[in-house]
This record gives sequence, structure tokens and C-alpha cells, in this order.
Amino acid sequence: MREPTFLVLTALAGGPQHGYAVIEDIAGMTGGRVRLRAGTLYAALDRLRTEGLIEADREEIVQSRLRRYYRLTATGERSLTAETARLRTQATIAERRLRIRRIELGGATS
Amino acid sequence: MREPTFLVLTALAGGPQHGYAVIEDIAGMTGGRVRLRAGTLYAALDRLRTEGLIEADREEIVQSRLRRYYRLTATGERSLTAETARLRTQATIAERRLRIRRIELGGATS
DNA sequence: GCAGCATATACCGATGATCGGTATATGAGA
DNA sequence: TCTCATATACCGATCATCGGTATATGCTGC
Repeated sequence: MREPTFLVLTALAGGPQHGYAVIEDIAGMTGGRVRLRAGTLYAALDRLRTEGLIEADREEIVQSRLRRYYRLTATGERSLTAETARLRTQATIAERRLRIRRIELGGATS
Repeated sequence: MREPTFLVLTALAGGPQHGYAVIEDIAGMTGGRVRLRAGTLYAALDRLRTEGLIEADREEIVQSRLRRYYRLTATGERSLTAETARLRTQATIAERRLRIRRIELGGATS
């Protein structure tokens, strides 16, 4: 799972949201670092729906504009939980190696 | 940065290694979940060298087989440190949302 | 003796997620 | 009236990764 996909699932873990709101949520979540392109977002939404990780929640018309809400499925929740654990494990391994490295090399790298 | 790239940098954070050893290291690190293909590994090595994140360390001939060692550069170390922090931050955000979600929905998802 | 496996580097085409751009439409603000 | 924010959707391009193959050697089991 790549970063944008992970972030979409994280956004929906907070409750149902429509596409554009997901983009805004992710932008806020990452401190503005990640702003998903429309193409990336809607492609990811379609793909995740096909895979059963998310599903349509409801549709609203706000100011004559369609809003299609999506929500995380139980499968999606499990998937996000597993992915989160993986991220944390890898971060821990990398941090341990970096820490040992700094002790051994004393900050003198090439 | 994608997972295989991150894992290659993590492997080299532990000290210089040659290509094949990196594959083995990553396999061990991930409990056998990730076994990089030769194509992925050597392409990543070339790319990371071009980007200045790793560099050639030395070459050895062991049993008439070439071993080309690579090591992390200072730039690579900074890059891995930043990436690790990013992973940890995202894992924390996702976990918080999942935790709140479980309280709110009480385990009843679609 | 030879087949198969592990070691080791390297190249190739295919896949697929993401990027960047565009299209469409409306309401709000300058 | 022009631009910006909202909102969904499609398109081609890029590029990391995957899966397979090529090449070569040494070790192990039959």
C-alpha cells in the first residue's frame, strides 16, 4: 500500500467523507505536505471500493453540487490496522539501526 | 519513498552490505514477508546511488564471485531519518482515528 | 557425475499507482 | 466579469516495482 492510499483510508477512519473533503483532510493531516490530485483521489476511491476496503455511504446535493460520501468497511478497517502496525514496526527497526549507527560512527559519515 | 526503497536504506543503515546480502537482510527484517526481486534491488541501488543517498564502499571477490558493497551517505542517513519520522507520525494519526472509531462504533462496522 | 540450489550481478518487458493536466459545473467574492 | 473554491471525472505520462530471464560459480545430495 502506497502513501496516498494509506492516507485515504486514514481519512475515512474518522468517519464518512466525500471526495473533496478527503483531499482537504489529508492536506491538514500532513501539514500541507500531501495534497492529492483529483486523478489520484478518485482513482484510489474507485479501486478501494472494488477491493471492498471502502463503500458508498450516501449522496447529498449541497448548493446543487453532488457530494458522494464513502465510509470504511470492516475489511478496510482491518487492512488499515495491519498497515499501521507494519509502518510502526519498520519505523522501529530503522530507528534502532540509525541509533546504533550514530553511536558507532559518532556522527562521522561520508 | 516506497517500501522497498525504504527497506534498502534501512538495511544499509546497519553498515555496508553487498546486493545479495541486502536482499537477505530485508527478508529477515520483515519476517520473510518481503523478498526483493533482483530487478528491484539493483535498480534501486543504481537509483539511490545516482541520487546520492548511497555510494560504493568496496569490492571483494569471494569464491571467484564479485561482491559490490554499498554504504549509506550522510544525505541518505538524513533521508532515512526523515522518512522514519514521517512513518511514525502517520501511524500515530491512523491509530488515534482507529481508536476513536472503535469507541464510537463499538466494533459494529459494515 | 550431474542435477539442483544458493550465491551474485544484471537486464528486460509488463504492471499499476500516482502525477499533472483538463473538462464540467456552480456559487462566492473581488 | 474574472477568478477562486468546491466537486466529480477522465486522460496520458511517468516511474518504481514485479516477474522473469541470463550468466556464472561453488556446494550438496543422489
